[in-house]
Amino acid sequence: MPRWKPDAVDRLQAAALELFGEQGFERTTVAEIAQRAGLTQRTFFNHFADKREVLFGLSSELQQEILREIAAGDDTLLPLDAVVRALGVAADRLFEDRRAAVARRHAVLAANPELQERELSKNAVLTEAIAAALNARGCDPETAFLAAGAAMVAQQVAFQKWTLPDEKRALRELLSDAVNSLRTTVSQPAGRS
Amino acid sequence: MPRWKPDAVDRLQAAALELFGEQGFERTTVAEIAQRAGLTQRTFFNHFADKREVLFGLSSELQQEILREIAAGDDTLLPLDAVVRALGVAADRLFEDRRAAVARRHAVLAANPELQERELSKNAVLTEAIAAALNARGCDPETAFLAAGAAMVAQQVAFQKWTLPDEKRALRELLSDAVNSLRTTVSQPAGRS
DNA sequence: AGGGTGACTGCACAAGCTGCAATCACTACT
DNA sequence: AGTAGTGATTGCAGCTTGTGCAGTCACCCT
Repeated sequence: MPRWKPDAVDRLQAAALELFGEQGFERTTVAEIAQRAGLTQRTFFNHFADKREVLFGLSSELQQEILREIAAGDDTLLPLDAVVRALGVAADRLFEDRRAAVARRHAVLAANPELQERELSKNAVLTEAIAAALNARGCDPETAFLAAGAAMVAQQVAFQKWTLPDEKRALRELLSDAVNSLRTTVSQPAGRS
Repeated sequence: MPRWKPDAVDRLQAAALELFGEQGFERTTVAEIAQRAGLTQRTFFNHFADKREVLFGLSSELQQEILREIAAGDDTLLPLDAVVRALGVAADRLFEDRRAAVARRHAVLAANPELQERELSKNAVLTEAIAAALNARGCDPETAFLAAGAAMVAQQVAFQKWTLPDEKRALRELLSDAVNSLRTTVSQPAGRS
């Protein structure tokens, strides 16, 4: 008989998502989460740097996937297209078949500004990492950051639509649409100075 | 003789900026800030929702300025141009003649992830507000958000250059350059499918 | 059998943050 | 002048987050 039940991290993440959903992030204490997971507060902080981090277990995996796809992409792609392709592949692999779970997490995030702050922070780190990956493919740093940032803006639009209740299209398609809209919005129409 | 010295908020902001610069954000306690300002911790929290907020006094003013300029802009401008013009005007009015103060604050922010998180949050709120202002001018919501987001990405690039030690150009010019680069980066070159 | 590893725990404590009640100069009204 | 109300500030008690440190003990390796 093992000394401890396995998968402590998973249990903490599951307990946190449940409790945040039931009573909200602020009204849930770390001690409560740990108790529901059959652990102690101290153990929670052994696994997560702070209370919010428990909701961001996937983001590291997501980032790795995206960076790998950028590095693996066709060399002839424009920087923006390279990022968009990578985001699409990552979305297919990590999001498309877990719509319900992603939606639950999204609902919790949407209800709490502190959690949104953390999400923005993760996105900013990801944007910088994408820019660095483009740079490694020969893109100059400024263009790399602009392409990364533009792709992330389109991604936000696409994700927001993807979470609407009756949306059936794949995130990848929505992203493609959003990028097309962005191209239209940003481009200078001919005939103006 | 008045019961309290005036300008409690200003004194707290000044004391905080000094202390954060001297010993860093994390190693400065709220009690210390309040003490240097001749007040108490409790009073600090009467004026600021949390410890970080003391560094973001200008952001509300900045946002108002930007939104006003968007609303006041020429109706024939493209959405992106309307935002860029407004950001340029706001930069001229609020940043250009306080380079030193802005740089000190920027140095403090750059040294601390928690503060950067808050800054990202402010930028996200600003982006949404800009999108709403564009929407009020007749722009559809998706285009509005894309234009707002694109402008903010360009703004980030421009601001980053503006804070380099030997940069002499105005933020407005750097922003204009960044937007041009963004247009190039995002646009589909002719002759590709 | 014995020693090392590593996940988990308990305890003490700093610091952020909040609710509540109290103080008291200033202001306005009578 | 007297009276009442306003509002910035304060003290205090308390909860929660987060950390440092030392201890336990099943498991693994030799």
